[in-house]
Amino acid sequence: MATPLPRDPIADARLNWERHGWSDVAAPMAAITAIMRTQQILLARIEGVLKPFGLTFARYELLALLSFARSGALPMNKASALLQVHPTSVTNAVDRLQQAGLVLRSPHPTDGRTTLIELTPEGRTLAKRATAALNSEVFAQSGFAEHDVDQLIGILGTFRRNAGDFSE
Amino acid sequence: MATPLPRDPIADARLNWERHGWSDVAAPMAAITAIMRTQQILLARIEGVLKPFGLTFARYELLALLSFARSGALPMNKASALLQVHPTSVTNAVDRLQQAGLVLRSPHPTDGRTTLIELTPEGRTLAKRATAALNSEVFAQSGFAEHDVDQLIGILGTFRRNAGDFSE
DNA sequence: TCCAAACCCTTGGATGTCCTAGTATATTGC
DNA sequence: GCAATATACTAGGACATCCAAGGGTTTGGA
Repeated sequence: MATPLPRDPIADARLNWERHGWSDVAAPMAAITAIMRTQQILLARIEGVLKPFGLTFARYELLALLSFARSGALPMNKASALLQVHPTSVTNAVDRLQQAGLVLRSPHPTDGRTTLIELTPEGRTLAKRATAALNSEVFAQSGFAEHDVDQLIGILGTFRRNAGDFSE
Repeated sequence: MATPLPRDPIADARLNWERHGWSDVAAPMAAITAIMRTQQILLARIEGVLKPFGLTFARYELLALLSFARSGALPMNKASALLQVHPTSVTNAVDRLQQAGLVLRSPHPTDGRTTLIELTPEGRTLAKRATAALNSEVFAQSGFAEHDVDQLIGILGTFRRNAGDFSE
């Protein structure tokens, strides 16, 4: 981001909403807009850290997911469900990771429809290094106070449950 | 999203982080991941409401911004700064909005480098209708408790200021 | 048994975002 | 006044995401 703006554009938008008689929804509008912008900032930081590893966030997420799987392999549909992205996005990420030699596709032993994604040794190593970088350069300096982190986890957890992400 | 997962995937990721000895950054990691996922859910809802209007969120944001400008016109660089997106994204959005007859490009009266984006009457009308739809179908049913909305606005406002979005 | 319905993955198309350059216009400094 | 620098927008390319559609595999009910 170049120069900071003199005023918070989201607070201004909220004022505009109130001025137009939409006071009842101005606050949620501001909160939602703030979430969008915060995501954008965080994503940019993460991508910046991952770039030297030749990874994007989407590819990193898949690599990290595989590295936590007991066998180091997962069916594509499982990965799609856990990462909560469209199956085509997983196909895309696997294509590129495979081309980079970080994962392999292998047939499912009993279900001919299913493809397993498997971490290569190089993939496992890179996942470790990238995770260490993200931990120290992004998560350890998130810019959120400790108490705010807990608040966010609680508020967004409730939201995600209500949105149907998970049952428990 | 199809079926809810039996368990919260982000809580699981946090447990994995703790199991690997990264307890100190597990909470911020979970908070950041939750923000990413929440943004994805909200964006999908918004796009769903805007689709019948032939708008995407990016185009709507630009339309809404123009509708609040006194003159109904803004320089492209101003729009880029206020929406906090790359100038090329604004070019892209303006191209499509212009093709749909919702905005016009006009030369800046004194600065030959600058292009003004101007709302057409159709653009203004559509912005109003789309805003009404978003207000009633998304913002009025955000899924956040009133108290949580205030928490989010505060926490994310501080974050955005620290990230250099605005000074005040 | 067997065929229709369900499921899994991929391809192709549309959008949006960013980055890097390139062109045109303004501003600054000598 | 003129050259060097800065600013504004756009073109082209890389990625990611989603949707719609297609081809192969499994499952389940008639």
